[in-house]
Amino acid sequence: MATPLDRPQPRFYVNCPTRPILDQIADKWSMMVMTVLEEPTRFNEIKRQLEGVTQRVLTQTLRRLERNGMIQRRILETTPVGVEYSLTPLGRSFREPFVRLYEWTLENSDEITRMQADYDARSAG
Amino acid sequence: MATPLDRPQPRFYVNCPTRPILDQIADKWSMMVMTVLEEPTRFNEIKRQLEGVTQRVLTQTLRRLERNGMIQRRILETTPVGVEYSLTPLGRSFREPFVRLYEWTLENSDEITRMQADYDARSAG
DNA sequence: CAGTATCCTGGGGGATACTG
DNA sequence: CAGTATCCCCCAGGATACTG
Repeated sequence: MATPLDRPQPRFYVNCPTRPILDQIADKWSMMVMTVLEEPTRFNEIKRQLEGVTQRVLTQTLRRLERNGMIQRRILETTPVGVEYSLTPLGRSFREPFVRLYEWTLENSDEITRMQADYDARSAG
Repeated sequence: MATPLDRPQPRFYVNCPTRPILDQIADKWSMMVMTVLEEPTRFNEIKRQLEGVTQRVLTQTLRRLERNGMIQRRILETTPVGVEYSLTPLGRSFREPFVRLYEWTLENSDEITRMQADYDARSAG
């Protein structure tokens, strides 16, 4: 037999479909954008909420999220022109499990920091 | 006023505590390791499940997860020596919201791929 | 088996300047 | 306001070889 039962195939092989997707929508900046976009928000307002991001990187992140169907881009007929970003239904459904992960991290950040200190102390010996 | 109510502080400022943590435990390979480690597993078995990972990167990933309290490392008294990795209670509690995110991605990967194609077609115009 | 040790490369992302 | 356009740097992670 080529693939006997007692020798299971890799579960997370190179072409696992989740990998390229999560690379695109769950990276550092995308996470923050998705969390901020609870309601429609303009470019510079997002930028302000994500203190530390550059225009270039924010633009890239927004394009990527738009391409993956997570957010919508809408041009406002103001002067000067404005652009508003908002979650799509798909993005909203993604946001649920996503925010749960975020909140878990927030709740457990102290505990994790403690574990890191313990580990480093042990390593230092 | 330094911080008036109509000009809220950034919610995801540079030192947001979740950022360095998620960088360490929710990156590409960590995600896969956490998903594989439903039960205690030995080094090379993990490596087989994650086809594509190099020894070096897997070792780094395991060390990082251990340092952050997600997994435990246990040496087996076999010949030659074996090492078994397993989730800690903290890691197990992380795994829950985490796997939900993974499953969402699996369920929606086709839809997302479609959105990407649509976007690219529009862009090509 | 479960790791180190080296070397190397791509691209994510920061800094900065310019524009419709 | 909401972006491009350049330049540059760092390091995650791949390839490969060696080992207690």
